[in-house]
Amino acid sequence: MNNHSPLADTHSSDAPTLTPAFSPLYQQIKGLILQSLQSGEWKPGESIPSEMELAARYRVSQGTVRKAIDELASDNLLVRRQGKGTFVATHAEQHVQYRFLKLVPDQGDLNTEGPAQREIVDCKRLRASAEIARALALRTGDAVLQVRRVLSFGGIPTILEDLWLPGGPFKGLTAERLADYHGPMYALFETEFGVRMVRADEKIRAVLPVESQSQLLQVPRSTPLLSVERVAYTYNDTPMELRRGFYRTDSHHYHNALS
Amino acid sequence: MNNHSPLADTHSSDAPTLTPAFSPLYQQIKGLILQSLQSGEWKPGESIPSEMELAARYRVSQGTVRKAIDELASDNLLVRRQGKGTFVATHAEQHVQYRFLKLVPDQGDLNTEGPAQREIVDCKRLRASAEIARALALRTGDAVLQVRRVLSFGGIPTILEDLWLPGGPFKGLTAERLADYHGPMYALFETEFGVRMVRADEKIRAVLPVESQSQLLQVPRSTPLLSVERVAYTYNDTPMELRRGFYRTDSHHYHNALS
DNA sequence: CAGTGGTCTAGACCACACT
DNA sequence: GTGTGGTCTAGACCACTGC
Repeated sequence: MNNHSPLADTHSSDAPTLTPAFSPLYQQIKGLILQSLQSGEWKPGESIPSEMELAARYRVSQGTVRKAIDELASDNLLVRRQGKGTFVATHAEQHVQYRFLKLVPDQGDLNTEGPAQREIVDCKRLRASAEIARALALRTGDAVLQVRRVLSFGGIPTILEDLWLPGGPFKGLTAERLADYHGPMYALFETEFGVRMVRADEKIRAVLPVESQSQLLQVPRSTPLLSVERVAYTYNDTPMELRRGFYRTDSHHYHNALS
Repeated sequence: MNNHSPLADTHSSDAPTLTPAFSPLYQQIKGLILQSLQSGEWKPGESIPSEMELAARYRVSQGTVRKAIDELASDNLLVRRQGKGTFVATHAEQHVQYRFLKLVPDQGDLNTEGPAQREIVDCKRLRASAEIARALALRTGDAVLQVRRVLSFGGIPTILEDLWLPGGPFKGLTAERLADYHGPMYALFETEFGVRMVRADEKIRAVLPVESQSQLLQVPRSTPLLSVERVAYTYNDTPMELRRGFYRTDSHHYHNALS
């Protein structure tokens, strides 16, 4: 901690740690901005105050605020637009729809292919199994919402997904609302439930479908599928969704850029 | 282009473009540093000149050099070490060995699992098919090197890989040198052939193995495998490797972090 | 035109590593 | 101590947007 920092000290004076937990000012500013994002002071799609305003508010220079915003923008939490301002990132109205969906057609791209057709197969409330509870940081038996849906491209069923959502934050979510909503599911989560998905982890395997899966995807039991298990997190690394996807990869593939 | 720029103008004066191709100073500096990396002026693992030296060399301020280096570091081309200097990134001796390998054990991590056992199954020179040539930006019939190898974890063959490398840059690569080398293959490419892989694209599918693949991986033909097709690029987006991997996912999974 | 983010500079000081 | 990268500041100016 710098002695000229205008912010509270991060370690008590009578118990100095060996690693003094030095944290640069801009990191602390980043934390404060994050708090405002979590608390909903600035909502997805809205603009946050200008750099000068934030600098005055936190009593630091514009450059320090800038570096904090830079990091939040590279984390995809904020979006800068020159001449207009800095905006809270959103899954809706964003040119990159389906930011977390990495399945792309072998030829062409998502634009040439057109939008997916969605069908909600099932949507019900139930009690979390030990496995689901662990993934969502709940307790076994807590209320969860389970959704099963099929995405089709050009009339061909391509993705079968099972989702589990914590019952509390998603109270009131029904099959109707899911079916009626046009746009990414994560956009609905933002606008209707105030839950913004920030990052996710995926575990990918190759599997053979069970009977119900082969029927819904209209493929033989012998057709290998990509199994994509995703845990999506909101602010503060809180898991808010477990999703098990089964992707047909006969005319699509999962694309990943390594760097 | 800024009028105070000490560098050459980027567009001719008699053919002004509608979008004047304004490029900030630090981007131009980034390009100059990139040139030095490509030309081999600074080799993988070595340190580059200090920020102050580079600022003097390019006649800009330290802050401008800093921003250029920041971007190159976030692209994984450079590594900053406080108090020591800035170093050219390398696939060798880097704590993240196998930076491009996303297959991880279901339990534990790469450290608990220990190193992989490698076996070179085949290594021969041949002429590029149209498909291979296209992927490597060569012409059909150009000389390429084809390698097949198996990676095992804990004695269990888990990865079968076919690689194609352009014959020119990799002249002199033999099965012996591959087998004798301990460490990541991309590290050998750096030290022996001056080829540094910078980024890669992967296309992932679920497939069933053909007979030869099922034998090498010791699984039945009915075991679905992850098919991972990778094109790896060196500086300047030049493709330098096509790799087709087949991963067993019964006790491992492909991990991907989305953000 | 005013307001926003984006770039560039110059200087001061801090944290870390080596000698 | 010296040299490195890392942080912070203050001010000037540029580029983009919308009134």
